[in-house]
Amino acid sequence: MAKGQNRSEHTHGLLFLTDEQLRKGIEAMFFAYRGFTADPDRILAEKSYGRAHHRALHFIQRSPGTTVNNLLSTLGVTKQSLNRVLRTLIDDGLVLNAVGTKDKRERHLSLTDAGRELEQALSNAQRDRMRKAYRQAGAEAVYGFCTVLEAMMDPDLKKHYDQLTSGETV
Amino acid sequence: MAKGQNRSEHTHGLLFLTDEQLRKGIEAMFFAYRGFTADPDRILAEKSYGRAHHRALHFIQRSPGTTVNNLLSTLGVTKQSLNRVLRTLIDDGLVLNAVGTKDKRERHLSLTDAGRELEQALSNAQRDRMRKAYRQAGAEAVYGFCTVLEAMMDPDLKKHYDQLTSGETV
DNA sequence: CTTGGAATGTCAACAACACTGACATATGAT
DNA sequence: ATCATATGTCAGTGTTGTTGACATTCCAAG
Repeated sequence: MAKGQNRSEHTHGLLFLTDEQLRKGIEAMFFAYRGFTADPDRILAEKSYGRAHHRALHFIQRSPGTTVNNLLSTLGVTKQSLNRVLRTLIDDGLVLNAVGTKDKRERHLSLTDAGRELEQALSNAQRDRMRKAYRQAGAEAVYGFCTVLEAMMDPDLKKHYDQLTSGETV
Repeated sequence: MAKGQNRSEHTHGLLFLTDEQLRKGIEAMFFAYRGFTADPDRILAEKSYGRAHHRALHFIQRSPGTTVNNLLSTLGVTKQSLNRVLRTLIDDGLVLNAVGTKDKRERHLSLTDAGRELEQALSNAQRDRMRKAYRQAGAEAVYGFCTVLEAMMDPDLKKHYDQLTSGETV
């Protein structure tokens, strides 16, 4: 009960947040997330990779030269779990593992050409669906979409998100 | 990002969407979904249940008396996978399994009082976060949020979604 | 220089949750 | 009687997560 938005503000017809409205959003998240992952999943299945591989490729592409620790906290998994995935990607020649120049304990991760190629294929598939959804929904809806999603994140995760989205203009 | 800043325009009647905007949405989905499941996950972990149990409880609560087959296609898993979850919920006295009156092959699923109680606890946790996000984002954003999510669903899944959201007003 | 801690890698065991395939049972429909 | 449907179950497998333990390498503080 923060601002006076509960009763009498008729901004856009959403006055109360009924359980039904909230439940609808919950179910929308559930069904949409399935669609969200469906296209990359098909590509991954062909190469006998999984979603974990996709996530690793995505965030390495996004922050080339990132360390294992950084990737770890972005993905929110244990190092053992990440290492298993990273191991296969390195062995398959999709990811490069370079010892740090400054701190030689650190390993800096980046994609090989083959890695970039797969990441692109996965990204394109996912972006295609996202693009269609965006166009179908319209610009205003897209803005609201991102706003709600951002408000839904845990603060710790949001830091990673903000870091990524701000870094891209640098 | 304010509305005026993004480059969403109507060029040739279509929204112009940069890869960065799309990538941002993809990452928002990833991070937000983690937040989305975080609160129920904590409750489930205490009772040594998993997300699959939550999903089953949710959709049984949503459509009391639903059949196994219907639940199967809503959840999009195999009957073996669902049965494992359903078995524990029935054995633990959270779900009722009633032989159909009309067609005795069917089993109609519903929640017991204990099942309703747990489902409520999970739902409340999830709705609390959703409510905060909604209020923080505003009514207009919520509308856009749902619109984009719906456009992101696979048509088959969207049928289940529509069926659920329409049924509640009847 | 030694020691402590941080970053990383690896091994082993385990659990949740999905899958496939095969088979059984009861029931409804033709 | 036969066939299809709805459900349940057993067995095996794979991905992805977890803990715990331990080794290695290296930076930094004493």
